[in-house]
Amino acid sequence: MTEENNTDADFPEVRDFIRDQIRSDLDDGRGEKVVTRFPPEPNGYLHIGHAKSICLNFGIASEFAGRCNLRFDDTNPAKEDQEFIDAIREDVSWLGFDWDGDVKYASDNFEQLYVWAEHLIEADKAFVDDLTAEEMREYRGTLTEPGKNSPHRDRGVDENLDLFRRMRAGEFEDGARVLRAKIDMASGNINLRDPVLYRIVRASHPRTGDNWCIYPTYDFAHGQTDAIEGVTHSLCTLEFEDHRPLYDWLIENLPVPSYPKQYEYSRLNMTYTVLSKRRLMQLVEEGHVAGWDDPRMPTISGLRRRGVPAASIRDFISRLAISKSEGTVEAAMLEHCIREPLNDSALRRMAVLRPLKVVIENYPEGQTEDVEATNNPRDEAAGTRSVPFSREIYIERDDFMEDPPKKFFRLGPGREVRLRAAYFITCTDVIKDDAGEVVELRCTYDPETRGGDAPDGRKVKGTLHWVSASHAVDAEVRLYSPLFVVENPGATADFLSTLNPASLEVLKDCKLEPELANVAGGQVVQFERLGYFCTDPDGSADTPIFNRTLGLRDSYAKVMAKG
RNA sequence: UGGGGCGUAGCCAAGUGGUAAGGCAACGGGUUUUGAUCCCGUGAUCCCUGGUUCGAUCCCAGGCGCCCCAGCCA
Repeated sequence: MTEENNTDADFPEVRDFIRDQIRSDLDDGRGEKVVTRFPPEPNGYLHIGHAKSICLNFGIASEFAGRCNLRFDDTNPAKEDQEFIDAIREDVSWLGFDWDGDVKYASDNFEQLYVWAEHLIEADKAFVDDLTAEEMREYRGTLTEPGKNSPHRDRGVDENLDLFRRMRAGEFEDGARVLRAKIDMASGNINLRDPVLYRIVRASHPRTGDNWCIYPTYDFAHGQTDAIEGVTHSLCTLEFEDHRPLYDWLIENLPVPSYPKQYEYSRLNMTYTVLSKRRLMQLVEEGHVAGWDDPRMPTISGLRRRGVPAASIRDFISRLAISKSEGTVEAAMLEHCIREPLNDSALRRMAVLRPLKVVIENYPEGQTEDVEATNNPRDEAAGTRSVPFSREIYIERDDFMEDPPKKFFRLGPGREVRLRAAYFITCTDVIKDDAGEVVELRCTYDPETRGGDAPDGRKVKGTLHWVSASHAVDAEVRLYSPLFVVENPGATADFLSTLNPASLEVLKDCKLEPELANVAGGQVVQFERLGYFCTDPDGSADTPIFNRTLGLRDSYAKVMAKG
């Protein structure tokens, strides 16, 4: 963030085991400045789980007056793409963070990493192996049995150097040889059983093109790149905990310019979605969603398109706390963080999603009047607006029941309700089509109730939203529900079988109050009684398309569910 | 008898020797021209069993449960 550092008592310091560690490092005089980095691999779009890492790394840099790099971990050209680099940059910026200086890439250091690889060979701490992938797996042993040394492990330094240089020169086929660290094939930690440092991959790299045919592995690139960038605290998720001894081994055995330390915390899991790039990729590639930015996706771009404010994501992450215990956060937590700022800021508007025509029989034909409606009851400064009212209006089909139960506060035959900011109306007649479906309501209004209050003090239980038929703007509205029907789809053998078939509902015949024709892209408004909505780029000036960001809390639905 | 982690309310968690913060959810109640918002209220023998101690969620020992690692992915 570009905000001031939180030295003020108004900003209680954030506490977790990583920040505590940093404080103690700073107190011990181990480095005077904190440097972190957010290191995505450009092989997919960022999702809400990455937001945790982004907020952590950039947040810490800001809190401790340090700096944070955006660094692409682009060491595997077979999977990476410029599209992802561009999307990731945009998402980090949109979330509200500024990286230090230029965007960094692990590939910026390919030459230096190569030199260090030779350094390791010269120190007899790395060797070129000719084993095939399958053979290597056999030699590696198992979780409970030690591995065996490769037959090529004792090649001389000169031969290794020669072979490695020829690997770089492109003399060998992909996969024919690798460079391995010489550590301990009997280690209980499999990452220390002579891990691969370089492999031959002939794939065009988004940054370095075809300059290289050998690429460093994550393990060889990450820590050393941290060291080059002066990263002091290299924060990553728990699955890398086992790699830390290797991370440290490389730092100790190479003439690196600084000594970064790795710390691990638990990754974010959330209910009713998946947060693995592999699965998200599958959803996109197999067409289960419309793309990485489909509003049902837990991606940053999907959330953005759905209308979720960046501040909501930051707030959500800030409520999570950093720990080492793995858990799954309920989606309701995120939803709360979405509603909170929107409730304060979103302008109230009226939109009828499933229209039912209402004719107000005692209202003069051809007459139109403007009623004044509050833009935001939470913010008087938001003012009011005029909404046209006339003899024929639309109300929500759900707001009428021919034979309503006792707890139904809305319209029914003979019942009186309030039309928000307008008048009380009473249903006098129900018109049906041949199939018996209600197609129109006949009502009367009480002219004395203009504005929504009765001079005689009588009360109504229900207030309905409405739109004047002749003034209505036609629109498409897309309602989104969770993508999956089970809390933890990732735990299912075939997670696709748990996809929610009703995750997207498209309503084409929606009626909006005229003011809704002027909603700017990126602006979120509240459709009263329904939820928060924003325009979708698929829409046009003629027929806007609105995405439902999130529904309002609905305690009536709970009452109904209970019966 | 592989290695590395984690176990505090439905969920996320703070506390780490003095007798259990906070948020989300849920459930009551009040206000209300959004059944929204807002306001008030309600929840824990801290995985188990021993031990040390005046006293243990916190220390020690032994269990149990869950997660990660056998890619030339990150």
